[in-house]
Amino acid sequence: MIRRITLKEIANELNVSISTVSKSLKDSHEIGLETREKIKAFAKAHNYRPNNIALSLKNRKTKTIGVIIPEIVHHFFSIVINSIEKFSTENGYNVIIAVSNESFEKEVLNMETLANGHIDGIIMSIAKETLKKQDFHHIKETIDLGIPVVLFDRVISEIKCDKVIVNDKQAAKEATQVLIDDKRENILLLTSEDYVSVGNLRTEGYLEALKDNDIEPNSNLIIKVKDKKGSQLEMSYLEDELEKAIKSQKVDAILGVNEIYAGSALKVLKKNNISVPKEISIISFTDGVISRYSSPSLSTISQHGEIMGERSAELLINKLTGKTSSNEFKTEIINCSLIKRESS
Amino acid sequence: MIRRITLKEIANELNVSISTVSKSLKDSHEIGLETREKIKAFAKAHNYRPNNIALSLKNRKTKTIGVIIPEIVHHFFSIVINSIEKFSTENGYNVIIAVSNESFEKEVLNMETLANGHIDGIIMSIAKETLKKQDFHHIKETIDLGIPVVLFDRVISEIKCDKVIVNDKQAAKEATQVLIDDKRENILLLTSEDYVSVGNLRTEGYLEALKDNDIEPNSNLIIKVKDKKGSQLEMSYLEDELEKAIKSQKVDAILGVNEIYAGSALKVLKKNNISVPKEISIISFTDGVISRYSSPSLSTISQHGEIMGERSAELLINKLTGKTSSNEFKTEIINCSLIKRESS
DNA sequence: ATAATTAACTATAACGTTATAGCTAACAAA
DNA sequence: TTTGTTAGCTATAACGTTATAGTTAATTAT
Repeated sequence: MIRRITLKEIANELNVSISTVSKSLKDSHEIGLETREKIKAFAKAHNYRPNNIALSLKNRKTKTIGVIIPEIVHHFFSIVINSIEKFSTENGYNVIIAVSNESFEKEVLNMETLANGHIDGIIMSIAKETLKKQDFHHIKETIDLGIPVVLFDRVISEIKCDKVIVNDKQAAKEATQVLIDDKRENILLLTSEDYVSVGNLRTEGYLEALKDNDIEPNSNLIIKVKDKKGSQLEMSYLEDELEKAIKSQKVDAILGVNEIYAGSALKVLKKNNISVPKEISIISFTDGVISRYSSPSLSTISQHGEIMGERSAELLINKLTGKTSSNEFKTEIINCSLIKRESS
Repeated sequence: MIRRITLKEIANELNVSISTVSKSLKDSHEIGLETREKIKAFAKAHNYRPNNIALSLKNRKTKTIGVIIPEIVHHFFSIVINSIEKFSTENGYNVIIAVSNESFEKEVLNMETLANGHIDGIIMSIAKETLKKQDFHHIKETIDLGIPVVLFDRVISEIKCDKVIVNDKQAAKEATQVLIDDKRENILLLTSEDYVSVGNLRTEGYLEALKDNDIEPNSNLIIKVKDKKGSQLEMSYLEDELEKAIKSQKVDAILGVNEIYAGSALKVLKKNNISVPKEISIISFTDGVISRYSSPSLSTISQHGEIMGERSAELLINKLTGKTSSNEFKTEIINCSLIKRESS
C-alpha cells in the first residue's frame, strides 16, 4: 500500500519549504526555474495528487452536487440523474445521490446530511409525502444557509429558487385534443391524487381540452389512483377500478399520467379482450421502456428527462460559479412532445 | 443567509477556549457541568453542526462510498444502486455515483477522480470496453492506494478484492433445462459478445444443459449481439439476425441473456405472427419492468439486484470499519431464481 | 558608497476540527 | 509547611492546502 505523498513530504525530501513546493507545482514565477523543475519532476515521479478534502476545507467548496430524488428505480428519474451526472462531470462536479423514497422524514434527513456535508448545492424533486404535508421548512433552511437549490419536475411556488418544469398542463391538453380529433369522446383519465403537482396539472389540461370541445367532464371517467407504499397494492387498486369503469360505461380512449398506469391499463384491456387502439386508444406520460416494449407499444408524452437534468445542473452550476446572481431565480419550462406509437 | 456557526465563534462569544467548546459538546467530564450546559445550550440555539469536511480532513475518513457503474438508466443497475444507497445510508455513509457509460476511458477518469477525492471506498461493475481491453491498472492502483474496492456482477479474477456475483452459469443451465423439459429442443440463445463475463457464463450454462441432454449445439442457434454505442443499432442488428434465424430453421424456444434482447425478440415474433409461448417459448435474464409489462409477460431469471447491492455495500463497509481484515477477500455468490410468467 | 530594487525563497495564518499535553488554583494529605 | 492530587480549563499541534507577508542576498541605481 502506497500512501499518497503530501507537499510536506516533498518539501522534506528536497529540503525546501512547503510554500516553495506549493508554488512550484502551480508554476509560480516566484520560484527559480531550476528548483521549480526539480520539484515538478519529483512530484510527478511520486504521483503527487493534491488532497481534495484539504482543498475543500480551504476553499469552502467541495465541487460536489447533491441530488435528492423520490426514487431511483424509475425511468424518468434515472434519466434525469444520468443527465445531471453527465453535465456535472463535464463541468468538474461530482454527484452525490440521496433517495427519499417518497417519504417526508427521509427527505428531511437527506437534506440535513447533505447540507452539513460535502456538497455545494442541491438538485431535488420533492417527495409525494412532502407535497401532501406541505411542509417545506427543510428546503427553506438549506437555502437560508446559502446552499443553492434547484427544484425539478415536482416543484412548489412558495420556495424561492431556480426551477425546471415541464408544460404538463399544455401537454395533457394537447394529448387529449389528439384523442378528441380521432373522434374519441369518452376519454378516461388515469391520474394520481391531487397533491401531486404534476398529476394535478395534467388533470387540469385534460379538463380544459374537454371544455374547449364542449364535452361534459364525467367524474366516473376520472380514476385517481390511491397512493400506496408498495406499488403492488397501488396497481391492483388501479386495475380493479379500471375494470369496473370500462364495464359500466362507454370508454373509447385512456389518458394515463405515467406509463406504469398505462401499462397496467393495457393488461386490463387485454384481459377483457378489448383491442387497442381500435376500441380503446391510449396515450400516456413518461416515455420509458414499458411504452417501447409493450404491445401494442404506447404513444407517450416525453418529458425530456435529459433536458431537465441538464438544465437543472446548468442552473445550479451557474449559481455555484457566480455566473448568475444568488438572489435572482429562473423557472425553465421544458416542452413535452408527443411520440406516436401503436396505441393511438 | 445565516452562515453556520463554528467552534471558534462559539468560543469567542462565550469567552472560553475552542478546546472547552469542543469538549463540552462531546460532554467531556474535563469541563465543569455548568460551563458544559451553557455551551451546549448556546450551540443548540445557534444550530451548531460540525463541519464534516474539517472532520474528514482530521480523521482521514469521508464516510462516503463511490459507486462506478456502466449505466444508470438500466433496471438491474438502478436496483443495485438503490440498494447500495439504502444500506449505506443506514450505516452512516453517503453515496457518490459515477457512470462509465461502458467506456474504458471514462471509467479510468471516474476512478481517478474518486480516488483523489471524497470517498473511503469504491463499489463497481466493470465497463464492457474495459473487459474487452483487459486493462485493469486503474482498479489495481486504487487498491494499492489502500482504497478498498468491491466488484459486483461483472468481475475479473485477476483483481484481488471482495466480489459479489450471481451463479450465472448454473442459472442459465437450469433455465435451459426447464425449456428442454418442456420438450423444446431447438433453443435459440440471444447473448452478448464473449468478452462480457456474464454473457459468456450464461452461454456456457446453456451449452452445458444441451450437452447433459445429448442435444447437439447448433451455432446457427446462437446469436451474439454486436455491441454498438447507441443501442438502436444494436437492436436492429438483433432483430434482423433473429428474423433470419427463425425463418431458416426450426426454433421452439429462446433464451435471452437480458430482458432487452427478449423484449426485442417478442416484437420480432409478433411481427411474424408466431405465438408465444405456444410456438416459441421465452425465458430471459433480468427481472425488470419490460418482463412484467410486455405481453405475454416474460418468464425471467432474477439476479436479485437488491441483494447484490446490499451485500456489496456490506462487504465494503466491513472493510472500512475494520470489521474484516484488509487483505482477506471474499466472493459472495447470489443464487438467481426463475420467475415463471406467461412466455414459457 | 549608500539606498533601492529584485530574485528566490520561507514563515505564518487560516480553513474547522480533535487529541495531547500543559497550566492554575483549590484542596487534601503528610 | 510542603507536597500531592484533582478539577477545570487552555495552548498547541496536526490533518493538507494556499495566500500573504516576510526575509535574505545579490544586483542595480544614484
